[in-house]
Amino acid sequence: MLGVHLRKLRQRTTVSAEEEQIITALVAGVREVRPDQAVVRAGEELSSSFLLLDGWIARSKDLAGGERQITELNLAGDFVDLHGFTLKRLDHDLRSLTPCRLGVVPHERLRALTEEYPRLARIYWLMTNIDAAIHREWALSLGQRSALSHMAHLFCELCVRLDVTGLVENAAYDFPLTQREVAECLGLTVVHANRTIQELRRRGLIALESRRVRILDRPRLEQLSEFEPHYLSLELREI
Amino acid sequence: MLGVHLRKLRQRTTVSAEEEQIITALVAGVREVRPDQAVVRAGEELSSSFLLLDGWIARSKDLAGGERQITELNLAGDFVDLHGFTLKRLDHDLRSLTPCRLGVVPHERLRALTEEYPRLARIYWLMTNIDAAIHREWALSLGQRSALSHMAHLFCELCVRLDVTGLVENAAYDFPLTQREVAECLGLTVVHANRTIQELRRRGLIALESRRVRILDRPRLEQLSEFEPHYLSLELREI
DNA sequence: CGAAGCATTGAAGTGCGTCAACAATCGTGG
DNA sequence: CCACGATTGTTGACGCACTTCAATGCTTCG
Repeated sequence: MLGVHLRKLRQRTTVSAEEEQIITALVAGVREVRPDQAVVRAGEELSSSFLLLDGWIARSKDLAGGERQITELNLAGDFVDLHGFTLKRLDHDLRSLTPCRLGVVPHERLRALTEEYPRLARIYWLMTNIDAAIHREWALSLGQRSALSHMAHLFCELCVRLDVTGLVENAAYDFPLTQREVAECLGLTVVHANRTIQELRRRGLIALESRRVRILDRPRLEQLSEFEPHYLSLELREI
Repeated sequence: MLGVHLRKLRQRTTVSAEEEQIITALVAGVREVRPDQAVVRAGEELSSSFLLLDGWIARSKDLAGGERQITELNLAGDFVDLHGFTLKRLDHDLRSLTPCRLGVVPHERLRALTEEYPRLARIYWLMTNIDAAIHREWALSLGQRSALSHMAHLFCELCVRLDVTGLVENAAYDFPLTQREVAECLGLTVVHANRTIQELRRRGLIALESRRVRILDRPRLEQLSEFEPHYLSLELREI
């Protein structure tokens, strides 16, 4: 059940068989949600965190006028609100973009983990820090990249992150976002997101249809977006 | 020496006298840097983290063309690269905006902290998660707020964060950034940052001169920017 | 099969960028 | 203490990337 999650961890550091047991025992249950549901709302008091076993989840913040910024996309294997363990309340919403299966991890078990398995605590601390690194790269994109370069960067990032967990086949992967949601990731209007997708298509960089993308020219896509995967911390480390 | 840092922690949770001792013992030395120096560069291998005792530090990422996005401003009391403990290399640069005094905390001591003082480890984990929450609010600003609203939001955020450590007097605080650096925070050009500052002045919301801001009309500034301090996690919690 | 959401297109508008010049301030050395 | 070059702040004219508004066709799914 946690295979995808463990692959994600093992991309960054070693996880022993015993540690794998401990991690597996964190999950107290499974929750299934339909697409387009609020999984957690900003400000709710939390007593457990969710490990995404399958599906896509968007983390977003809204302004009063209804403008929405998606601050991160979470994929299978991601611990979507691990930061809720220390924060106790989230500053943003979690919404399912697809049907999702979520492993429920009570905060009490995470607390016990920090007491008894400090190395695993450090690994999960690392995971929240990688999340923050993704936020910073998104800030760079939002502030400095053009719409075209920003969108290209998003497709590069998702390709690398999905590849870690084996969800890319032949440079193609499922991409369940509507153009509205893409726009909300990039800080654009739907209209301009549409035109930007078409420009990427026109240049022969991607193919996108029926909720699936194929990267047709990865070198040029990476060049256009100045994509550098270092921020994803994909190399092994001692921890 | 760590008074400001401890105030920041105690805004979020209790810190006992014994814990205060442990924290104090984390600091192995002090490093002083002049303004406008690279404190840490992206990609460097790290074996210690810096606790900012005094001064301002900017965390920024650059594109090849020289465009720079400041992803966070760090103030006295902030652990500027605590995330470096697990990441081992930063994805961004740290640059001093003023003369700074930095407490040097060897990663080995942080590792020992996670082994021996899990509650303190959870507190520092919380601190990195608050950092990420600030990143998300900045992403919302970058993607969805107008230049004027975004700038107003920045002044509100800094006022609240500086107030926690007693650095605000009469709604005024030191603000050492040049307009170029302000622009790099907001994802604007210098010219437009300048015009936006003038518009805030013209509306009677702030006074800004000789590297010091005064907030003249806080309610209207907060309204203009839809500032809501929840994301800063300022309330006490069990951890 | 109808309604609702989603994708696409065109035309016109605007917030912010670009370019260029100049003024004010600062830091440094003479 | 003044001179002076460099950095920072300010202003104006003009341009463009992206927005806004509005309409139309295309999917999807009760």
